[in-house]
Amino acid sequence: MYTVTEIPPSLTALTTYLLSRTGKIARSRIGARLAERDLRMWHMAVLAALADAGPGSGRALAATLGVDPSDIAKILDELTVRGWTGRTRDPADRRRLLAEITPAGRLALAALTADAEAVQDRLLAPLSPAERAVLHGLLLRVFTAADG
Amino acid sequence: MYTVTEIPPSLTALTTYLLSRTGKIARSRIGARLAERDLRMWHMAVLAALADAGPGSGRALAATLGVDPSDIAKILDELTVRGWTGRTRDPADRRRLLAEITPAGRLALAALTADAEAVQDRLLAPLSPAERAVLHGLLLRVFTAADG
DNA sequence: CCAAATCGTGGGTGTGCACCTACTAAATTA
DNA sequence: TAATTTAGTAGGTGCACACCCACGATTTGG
Repeated sequence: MYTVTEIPPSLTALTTYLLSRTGKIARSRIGARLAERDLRMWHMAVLAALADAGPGSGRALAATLGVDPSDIAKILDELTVRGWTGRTRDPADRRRLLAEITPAGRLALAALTADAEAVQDRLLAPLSPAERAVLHGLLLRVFTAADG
Repeated sequence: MYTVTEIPPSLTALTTYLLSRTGKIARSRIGARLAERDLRMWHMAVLAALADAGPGSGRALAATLGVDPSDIAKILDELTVRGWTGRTRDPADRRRLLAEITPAGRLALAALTADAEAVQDRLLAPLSPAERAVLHGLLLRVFTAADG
């Protein structure tokens, strides 16, 4: 737990430090919500990727999300057990399994997104809506530029 | 490694997600720098705490930083071996060991801070100085309010 | 002055994460 | 058709992190 009492100013003066700490808080809170449903971050990421970009092979998913292919396989397993994703052989290349999200999967993703937004509302409570938008925009630029 | 190619918009739409991911990137980059010196995040945090708030007992440090006391002991061990901290029995209560930062420790802390600032410059490169200040201010407010 | 609480510390545990290897099935190349 | 390459997957490793317990030394409260 992060019952932080009083942080050394030398550290809070570093944006990188704030980023790292606040990010960890965000991660742990969302993680806790997901854990209540016996899920982890990647389950949500995979669902989102399939919902946004349509069906794709495990290898493609792995490349997109920057995860090891063998780990994607495990995630897809667990999602398929829940009926949230399905796998069909690609008729063009029968080595490939095309993973796709099911209607139930979309429902689940919506629920997870709602969870994340609830966490977000609490975490960003000190900021006005306009400030939240600014924060979002800045983070988006930093994040998208931070590849490699 | 985080060779992220293309992130699902459903995820980047969540500020919490951006926070979590960007934070992780920041953490991993600073972590890599520290690892080059065979250190971890907490070494720097402890040095900063001692530099900012003056000598303190292990228990107090643990409470301040939100870390388990026994872990603080290990960190202080490693810092003391390097000559960056010293431990003296508190004459008032001889159970307590007052840890304090040495001049060499302050030098080391300065070097680590410079490292962190270098990482920060690269990470925040897409933002103007004014935008960086805004980001810092917003994060600081979110972070300080996010206790518990 | 004895019992209870407190401090530092050594050692160990569980968990999540990133990563790697080996193997099978299928396709591609020669 | 034989040899090579690629996809998916099972299983396992190493590591960092948070957490927890037990103990000796010391102080404090009754």
